[in-house]
Amino acid sequence: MSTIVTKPLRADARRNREKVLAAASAAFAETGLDAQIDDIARRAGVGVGTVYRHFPTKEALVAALAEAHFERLADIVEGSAVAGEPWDALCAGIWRCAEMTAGDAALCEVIGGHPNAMQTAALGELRLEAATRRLIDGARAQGTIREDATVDDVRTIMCGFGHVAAAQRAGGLQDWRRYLTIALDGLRAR
Amino acid sequence: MSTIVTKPLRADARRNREKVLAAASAAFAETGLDAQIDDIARRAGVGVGTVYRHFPTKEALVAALAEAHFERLADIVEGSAVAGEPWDALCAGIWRCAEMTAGDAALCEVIGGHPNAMQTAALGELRLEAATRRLIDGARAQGTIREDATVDDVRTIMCGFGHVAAAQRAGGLQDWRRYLTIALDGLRAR
DNA sequence: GTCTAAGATGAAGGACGGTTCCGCTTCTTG
DNA sequence: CAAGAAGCGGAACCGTCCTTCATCTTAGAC
Repeated sequence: MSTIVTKPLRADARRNREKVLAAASAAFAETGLDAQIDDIARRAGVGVGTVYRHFPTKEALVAALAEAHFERLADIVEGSAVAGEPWDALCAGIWRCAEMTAGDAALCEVIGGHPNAMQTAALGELRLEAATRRLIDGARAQGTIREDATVDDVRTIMCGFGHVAAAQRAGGLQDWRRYLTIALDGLRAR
Repeated sequence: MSTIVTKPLRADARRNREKVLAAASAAFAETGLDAQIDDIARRAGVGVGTVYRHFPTKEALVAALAEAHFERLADIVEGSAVAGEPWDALCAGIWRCAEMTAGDAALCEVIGGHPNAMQTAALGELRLEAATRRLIDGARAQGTIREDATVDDVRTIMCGFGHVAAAQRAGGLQDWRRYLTIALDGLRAR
């Protein structure tokens, strides 16, 4: 584990970095992954160059936001694991993750784009996966989940969720709830 | 219903049209919706201008191929309706449609992009929907499908399917089968 | 065989959007 | 309060594609 020593940012730079992140978050949430850097810069009240000073690439900007989101999701799933039956905890965790994601077009797309392997195996995602696996194993031990269920199943379901949610955002629909209801019923033990 | 009288194409034009459709089908299947017109023209052994003579727009070309595909899907579902229990017929139809679609990147994307309303309410799609509705109603009458199931549910499931299949094509996975297994189990009556 | 309208061609046009870069501004340190 | 390093701005650059169009070719009618 290598520790990278970064000298602290100048005060204005730190401020701008936050403004960029906030603006990017808003723009991506509204417009999805193809929000434009120029627009993000404008919202942040900053030049494009400044955006690129903090994030070398559009992709890096997305990755930063995505990683922050995955941390939050991991917190949720780890948190829901503390109480109750594993199956209920799994469902509750998934529902809350979905709820937190559905409002953000870009995050829906990111989750939708993660069917099996994560491109950037970031910490939040690893925690999320580990917590999910624990709940699945627990539920299997109790026979409340289909006995062949795996983390990949949940990932696949969430991949579908992300896309359905993203596609429906365009039409103003909220039917991703219906999608999740059905998919989770399919995951439950018979 | 207006009948558009089109004078027959010149022999070479008809031939080129077929070549373009075949090349487009191949290119889209491999590369997905962002296959390039230039590439399609090259595969067809034809100039770009010729592609545009037959299809005013890339979108029109995609629409033509998609419509042909939906006709085939409608045939399948209507065909599977003739024999057996409605629920089994529905599943068989869906599986066969999925099988026919999964191999084609662009068609996966098209299906994935159709969560609720169809942009171009084409004939094939209407037939497909009608046939699906009949099977759902039949299954509901027998109590073999969840009693609140609708055509929209199937559309949503297939939307998710298209995306999962498209996303996995990139990674060489075939896990869309797993997705469908779970989703259809979720649709079945308990 | 001629003629003409339909068709073919592919280089150029144009829109779009990420990224670069250099002159200018501002923070921070001593 | 310098001085210099760090940061900023945004016009310009560049690559990517879809689409157009002026020019050339050819099928098919007479």
